[in-house]
Amino acid sequence: MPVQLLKIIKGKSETPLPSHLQKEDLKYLQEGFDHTNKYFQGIVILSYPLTKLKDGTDFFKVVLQDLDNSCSRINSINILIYGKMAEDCAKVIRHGDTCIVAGFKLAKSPTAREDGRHGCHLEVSEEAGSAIYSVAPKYVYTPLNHLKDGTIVNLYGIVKFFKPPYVSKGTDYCSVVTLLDPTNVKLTCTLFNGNLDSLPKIYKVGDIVRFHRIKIREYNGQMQGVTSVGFASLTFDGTVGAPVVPRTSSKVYTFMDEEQKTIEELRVWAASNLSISGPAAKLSGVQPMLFFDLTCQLVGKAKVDGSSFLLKVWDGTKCPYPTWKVPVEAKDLEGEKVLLHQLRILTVDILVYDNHVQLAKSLKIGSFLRIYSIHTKQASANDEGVSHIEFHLHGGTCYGRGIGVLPDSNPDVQELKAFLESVDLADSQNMASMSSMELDSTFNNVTDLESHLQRCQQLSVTGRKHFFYSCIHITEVSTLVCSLVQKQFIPFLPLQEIYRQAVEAGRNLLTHFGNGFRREVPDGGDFDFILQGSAVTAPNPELHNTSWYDSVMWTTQDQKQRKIAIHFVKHDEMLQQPEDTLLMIEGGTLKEVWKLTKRFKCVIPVRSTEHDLELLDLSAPFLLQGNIKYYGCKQCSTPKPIKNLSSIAAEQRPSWEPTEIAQVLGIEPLQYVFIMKFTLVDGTGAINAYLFDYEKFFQIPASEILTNNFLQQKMQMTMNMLCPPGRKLDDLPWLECFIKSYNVRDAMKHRVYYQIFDTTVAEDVV
DNA sequence: TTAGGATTTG
Repeated sequence: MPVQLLKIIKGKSETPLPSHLQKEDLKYLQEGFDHTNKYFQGIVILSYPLTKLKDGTDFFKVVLQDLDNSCSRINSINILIYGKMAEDCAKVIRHGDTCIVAGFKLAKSPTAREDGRHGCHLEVSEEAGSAIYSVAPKYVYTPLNHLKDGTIVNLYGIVKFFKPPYVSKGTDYCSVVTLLDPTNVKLTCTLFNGNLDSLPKIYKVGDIVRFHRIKIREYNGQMQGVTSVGFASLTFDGTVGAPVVPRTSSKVYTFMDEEQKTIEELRVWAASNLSISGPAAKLSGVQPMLFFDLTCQLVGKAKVDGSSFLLKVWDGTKCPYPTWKVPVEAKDLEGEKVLLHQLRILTVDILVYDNHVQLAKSLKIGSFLRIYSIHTKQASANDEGVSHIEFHLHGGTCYGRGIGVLPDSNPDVQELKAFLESVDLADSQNMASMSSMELDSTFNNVTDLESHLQRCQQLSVTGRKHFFYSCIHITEVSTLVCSLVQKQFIPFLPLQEIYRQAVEAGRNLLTHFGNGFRREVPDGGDFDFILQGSAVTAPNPELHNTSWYDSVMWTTQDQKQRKIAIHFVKHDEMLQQPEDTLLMIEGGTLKEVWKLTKRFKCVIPVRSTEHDLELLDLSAPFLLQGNIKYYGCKQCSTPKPIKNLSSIAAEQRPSWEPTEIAQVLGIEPLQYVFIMKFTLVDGTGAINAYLFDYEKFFQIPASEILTNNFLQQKMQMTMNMLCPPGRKLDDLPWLECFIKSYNVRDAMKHRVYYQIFDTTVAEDVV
């Protein structure tokens, strides 16, 4: 390999140079000497951009300084690199690196008189059989409490504040970043670069950065960091346990085990010593008169006037207030018209001003953005007495106000994408007709609940909101942890302080507690797969039209010629109204089954055997009613003949209750449960406590939340009420609850978990 | 050069 990156360990290169090479002193680099088997070593003090010569050959020039002759009048030499090697070197070689050049051709330097360097230069290329070893220096990182004016240093820091890159009034982009490290010293850095990509890719407070070659200056009596030649940065997610993958624009960087360890240590320190706000607000959680960061997708954009520009964005949730629509000419609106129309209920208009306009104009429709410090402004009521909420991104960069484009690989984007894909647009259209009163019903329910509860006399002395049930006594988290578990079994890393009662709503399980059986709710794909499998067997006509059901069968017109049979269960030898009817279907697709559930009371997917109809594999739902799929426990069910349904059909008024259907079919039904994780903190420690709720949580049925966008939003609002996002730990409401611990053992581990039980939540506003 | 953290007032 003509260019090698060597690591220095204790001052020596890790990979030894070929033994036939001998070091050549700068003064012996003269014409007429034999330089075969010689190498020259120097420090890179200057490098020029990679260029192309007239004939298309790549060309790269660096200047090396000979440290052994650093006091001499002439101590540096030009190195001219050609072809592929030029390209390779440009990627690897950085200011300050040690470079070893072998197999060079020596020639007179035409620029020696002007640049004051050595009278000769060295020419190298792959064709000439040259080799360059670039030895990355052993980086030393300076803690923030040891920074000195006028030095260029390498450092690590946790982002305490940042302004996403914005267009400065000069020629470059600018980004301001305030760092903190375990010495508890802050450093504000002002970074410039003409290339947006060369500035650190910081997406949120708490990210961790590594800066190389940052210049330290004193400004207003404080140390300040500024970009210097060769500045380079890596940025990492600051979350404990997240993969340690650097974000950087440079293709080559040093990153080894030692660095990985540093990042992990900083994450742990930050988790216990910094209060980092929770997840960014969603549109469903916005309030008038506040500033917030929004992660969203750009759906449309339009010019408004010289100093403002419109962005239409969505995050899949609905703003609970009427929002303003900025009037623009249809011809000025960029974006897919159909999508803009479909999403009109869920998109909001954000008007950006002044310095943000240029960046906003350049944004691509469909890209994922984080817009920092959006201002929600309540506009006064109009003639009809309806007030609305406006979204502004004012001019200036105070408080980090700005727009950042997030890459698709960003975990928040991945999460948002998955959520956006799950949004049922039909549902959102229906929501257009719902009033915000209905959306607020969660809160009304909480208020209603209060009258039914035994109220605790204890009032919060902090003046914060307080959620509680009737309390017996309060146990501090640290007492709980010490008394119930041995420390090494605490299933949780930084114990001192954690920011948020984390929520994992929507991660539902199906469960049957008889034998501890649990499984995750399958997605539609699993069901579809089973339906396709069962459709391979054609319906058996001998089983059609019995005393208790009427059958119809047809063949699809497509190439597959699929046979579909539907058996309508009769009551009193008569067919009932569709909304009271139970039917069984053979050979249907997922879509067809869903369609039937919209019109008929119950749908049971079945298949034919030689003698009887039977249920499909119990991985599929045994019954569909409305939006709800009912599943049976594979382990404990003993399916009975389908004709047992006729006993229900014979009842005076068949109710087709799922439990009754399950019973006659020998199915042990599985129950939907919420599993939610709350991180509870009381100043003495933190624990993760799980809440298992089998039916309803704040009037939200577990069985319906997966298919109902409205309920998902209601859940989000409830969670936002229990733990308002974006607040510091000290400002979060209190939650008092019963917690019990339980042990989970397997061959390798013994863990203790906590469960919230017997707790009713009420709100006390002090 | 630019900005140098510390909300606009449209």
